[in-house]
Amino acid sequence: MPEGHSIHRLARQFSDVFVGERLTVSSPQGRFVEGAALLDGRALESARAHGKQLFLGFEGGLSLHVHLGLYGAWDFGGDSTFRGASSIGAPRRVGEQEIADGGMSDGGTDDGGEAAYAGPPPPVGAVRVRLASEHGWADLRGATVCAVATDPEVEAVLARLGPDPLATAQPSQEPGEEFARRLARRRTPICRLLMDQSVIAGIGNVYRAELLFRARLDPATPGSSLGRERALALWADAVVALGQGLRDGRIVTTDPSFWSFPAGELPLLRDAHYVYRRHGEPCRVCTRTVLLADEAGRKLYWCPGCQAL
DNA sequence: TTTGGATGTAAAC
DNA sequence: TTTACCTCCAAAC
Repeated sequence: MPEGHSIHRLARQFSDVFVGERLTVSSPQGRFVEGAALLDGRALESARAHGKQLFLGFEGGLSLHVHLGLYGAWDFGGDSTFRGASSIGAPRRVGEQEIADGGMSDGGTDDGGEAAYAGPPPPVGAVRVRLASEHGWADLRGATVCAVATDPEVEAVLARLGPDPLATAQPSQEPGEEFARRLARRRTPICRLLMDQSVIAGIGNVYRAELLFRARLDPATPGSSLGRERALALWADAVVALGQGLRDGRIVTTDPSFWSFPAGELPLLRDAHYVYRRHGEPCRVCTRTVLLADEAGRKLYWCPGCQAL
């Protein structure tokens, strides 16, 4: 699954390419026919993300609310003027980058620049929603939530979410302070609180493990025992880490000094993480064996040497 | 060809 | 705490 950085990339992509355009909305798969009909023919006015939730705001006060869940993804393409043909969402391989190419993608004809755009290609697989503008298209498949929402319904979703490290337009210090307050109230282990979207929105299993390692925090540490300083530091690191993911389209949490690859390039897959999916291997820092445990149904990775209480 | 995960969540027990 | 959702891909038969 796409963690918060992917959803913010999606919001940016929709803003860049589709906001201001009148869209045709359909459901080739057939599971969203009624919702698609409500939105079909309206202009897209906004695209915003909070945590892992995506809201596409159409004229007339209706939004398309999407949560990709574990395996949802959006694919984009269009004619030669379309920017940002790509695939953003559930990666098929660990560490996969979310950009295919920067320009033309197969839109029907392929005999050079003079060919007229024939519209989106026939849908491949189970396309829940297809959005199409004059020059491009976006396909959604596999989402856990795909619904038409009114403004009050959008507000209700936002109201149950904690602060988002990638949210812009928030007062600089306040979101971190809010995160610290939410941690302070709970004796639940920090490894569980980081995955709780009402405590902090946008963290998933990769960032959870990696942020805990970077903070050298024992995953079992109760939220209430972190204290304000460590909570604010954890928030600040989340802002940095997710910010890099937003920029790169890939989760890379290791310091470049750990990359066995020329400077200036993103690291090889195996160099991108400290502990995520590295159980049984030696810790990059202390050489102790990285451990794996089942934590509330999700896999938790940590180093017992670096992350001691 | 079948199986089993995967960067997730909510509903059912 | 477990199951169901729902899609694709890679690894195991």
